[in-house]
Amino acid sequence: MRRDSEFDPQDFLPYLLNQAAEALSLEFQRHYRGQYGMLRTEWRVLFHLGCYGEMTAKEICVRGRLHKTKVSRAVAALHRKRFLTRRELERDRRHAVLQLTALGQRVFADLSRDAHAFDSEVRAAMTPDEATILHRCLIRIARFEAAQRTE
Amino acid sequence: MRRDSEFDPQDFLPYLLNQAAEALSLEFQRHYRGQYGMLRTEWRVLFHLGCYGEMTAKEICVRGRLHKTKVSRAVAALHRKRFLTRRELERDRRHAVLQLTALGQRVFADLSRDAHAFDSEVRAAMTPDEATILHRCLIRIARFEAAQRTE
DNA sequence: AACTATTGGTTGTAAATGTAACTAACAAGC
DNA sequence: GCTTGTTAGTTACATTTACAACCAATAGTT
Repeated sequence: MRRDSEFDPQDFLPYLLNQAAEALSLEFQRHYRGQYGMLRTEWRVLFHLGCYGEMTAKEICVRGRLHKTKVSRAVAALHRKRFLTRRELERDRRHAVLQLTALGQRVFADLSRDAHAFDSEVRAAMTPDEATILHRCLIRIARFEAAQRTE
Repeated sequence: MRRDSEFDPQDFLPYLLNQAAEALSLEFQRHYRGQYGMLRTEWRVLFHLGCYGEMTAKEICVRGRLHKTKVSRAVAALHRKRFLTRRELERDRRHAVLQLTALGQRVFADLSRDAHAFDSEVRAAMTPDEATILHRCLIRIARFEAAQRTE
């Protein structure tokens, strides 16, 4: 597996994880980028709003572990594309609730279908048990020492 | 687990994988960035040269699935830092064999130790069986449809 | 030898990202 | 009411990356 004093990049988890993540992200971005000219963070914000319904930018930051500037720019882009609307809360005008428009929902439905298919395709490369364990490990790793970055 | 028509971002593999990868990369970059002012690609190039010995930039591209411009700039940076030397082949002067200097090797040894410790720390969050399966799945995913990007 | 194609590698420029500083709205203490 | 602190979100600027064009060396073809 691994020598004692030195080791192979393939055995170094951050490295391997990165390659796997890159491979999938690059492959899937063809869908949202090619068809709708969206960037990764835009797709993620849309994904969140589509899955969970309306929420504020802050909530997206926390749920998605994304920095607020990234979310801010993605929201602005999605707004320009008429994929979402922002509605200020009267009781606290700092917050703006974001909500997909009908157009945004159609785009989400479309990409969601692609995502589902893509996910199944990847999962087909492993047994159900493997998929379960992979999922569990990734959740654990994602939670690992990641508190300070979400702002 | 997952609803039928829509699903949770947490269940979408590219997404989850990305979060896990980000968490680890951000955590580990403190080592090479903080101590040696290196960028991610620089660290990777150093890692490759340290693990496998001397090789050309092209070989690093293929092994590490990195684009040649990224490697080119990382190599230039490492050269400025006196971490490696470039030696042209006489028989084909397009190639330049890259090799760590004594300084580069010390840096590699240091970071390699950190990497090892970090890796163990992450692995401690799972059983040996889980780690094996995780590794297997990630290798498989990394290979997934990733041929066209390595140039 | 001359002509084209390919390959290893670099550079220029535009797009994307991270970091910090900023604004505006609210909350708490006095 | 005024000062101080906190929070949601934006903007400005510097750093990093992606993409395409490019150069120089070699290989292949005629």
